[in-house]
Amino acid sequence: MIRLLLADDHPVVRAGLRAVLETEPDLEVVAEASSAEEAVRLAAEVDVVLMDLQFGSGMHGSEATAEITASSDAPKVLVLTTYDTDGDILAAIEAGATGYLLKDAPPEDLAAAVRNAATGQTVLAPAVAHRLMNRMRTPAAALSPREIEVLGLVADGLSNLEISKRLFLSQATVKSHLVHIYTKLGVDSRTAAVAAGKEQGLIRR
Amino acid sequence: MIRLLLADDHPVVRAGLRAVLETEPDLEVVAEASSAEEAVRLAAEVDVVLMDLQFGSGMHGSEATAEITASSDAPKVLVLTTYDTDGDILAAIEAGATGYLLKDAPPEDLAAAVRNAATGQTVLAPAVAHRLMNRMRTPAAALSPREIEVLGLVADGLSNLEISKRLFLSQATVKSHLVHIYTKLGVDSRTAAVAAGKEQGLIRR
DNA sequence: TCGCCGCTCAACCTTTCGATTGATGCGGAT
DNA sequence: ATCCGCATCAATCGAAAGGTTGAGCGGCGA
Repeated sequence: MIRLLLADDHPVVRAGLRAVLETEPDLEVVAEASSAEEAVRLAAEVDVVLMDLQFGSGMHGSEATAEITASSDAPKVLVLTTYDTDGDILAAIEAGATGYLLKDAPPEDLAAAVRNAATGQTVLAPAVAHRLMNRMRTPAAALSPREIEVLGLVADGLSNLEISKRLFLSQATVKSHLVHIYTKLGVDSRTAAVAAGKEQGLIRR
Repeated sequence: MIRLLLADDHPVVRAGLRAVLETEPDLEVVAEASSAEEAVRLAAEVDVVLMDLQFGSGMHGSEATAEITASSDAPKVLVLTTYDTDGDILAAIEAGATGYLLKDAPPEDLAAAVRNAATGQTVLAPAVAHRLMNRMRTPAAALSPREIEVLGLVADGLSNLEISKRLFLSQATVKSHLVHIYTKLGVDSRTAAVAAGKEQGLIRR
């Protein structure tokens, strides 16, 4: 019998997962959490955690995943979310998630994924696997710390002049950083850079 | 007996709604739709449609809502989504939705909302009602639908030229919208407008 | 009916941004 | 010891964005 914890801030989603998974004789939902903090507390009791990423407030799902997988003899964490953006996927994998599924997955796949995860097998939704392949093929746009700092200020709406003052630089240096950012991200404007940076999880979302 | 149609592209969510609503003796889920187009086809058969806004591909939930409410003797449409951004809310209301709920709503509220909607009463989630009140109270940050649309494209990193092509406008019109957006938001650049727009929930974060 | 507001467009001007070229110093990797 | 990436700065030029003024049209409410 595989014991499950459902971590999602939407009661409707928890009810749906429960309905879908409890038709399986070898799966048992033994706990539900409506926040990431609660999920961390309850994780020790189960074999597999179904973890959402976005909670209304408080801890993020990937943080909770990292805390759960940090302990020895930790349960497997299966991330189950709506989005398949690069940033989310990478954060979840780095946090030690065993798998990454999307909520539009058919119920059959869900049960199968839980069983695979319980044995430690990595399980990825097709769309997620596709993204990861793309990322391998296209070397990640690794911005330097300074460049990320500049991009963050751009995302806050600051002009080059304002950024230069904030960071005690000349405008020339700010522009220089921006040129590098644009080439690395494959864009040609500050707004596009912000959009791309968010997409790839380079700046806070 | 109130007959319901569940329109959501996530099987898990549909299962959850079914589980939650079928415990109520006076509610009956008679159909499910996994796309907006399907929802439009099936809408005639029911009293209330529970409509998601984001579908994986194809028609948007607000478009489907508009089509459904256009016919005489139309069922009530209750929008049930994850987001409470001004853009989504305005679009849904203009499309003729009877109510706007968020998926993190407790199950009890859900059943009550459906009953109210069936009698034609407007039902709003507290967070949504709050946003609408703010809009009334602070006309400063009340962007028009068109302006929100433009701001959304700016946030995606498009240039004025690209936006003009996308919306079949001249660049002059796009600039005109942007000037209005800047004054309403109290900023003076596109990136700052995007930051402010996100801050105030005018566009999806 | 009149006026307001949203949406559309034009012309003009100023400022900012983006692109290019080139240079310096520092620190880690080879 | 040398090379390369990172961070810093300068000068220049064309392109894009921002600001202003003005104007026409359609809908909606007073």
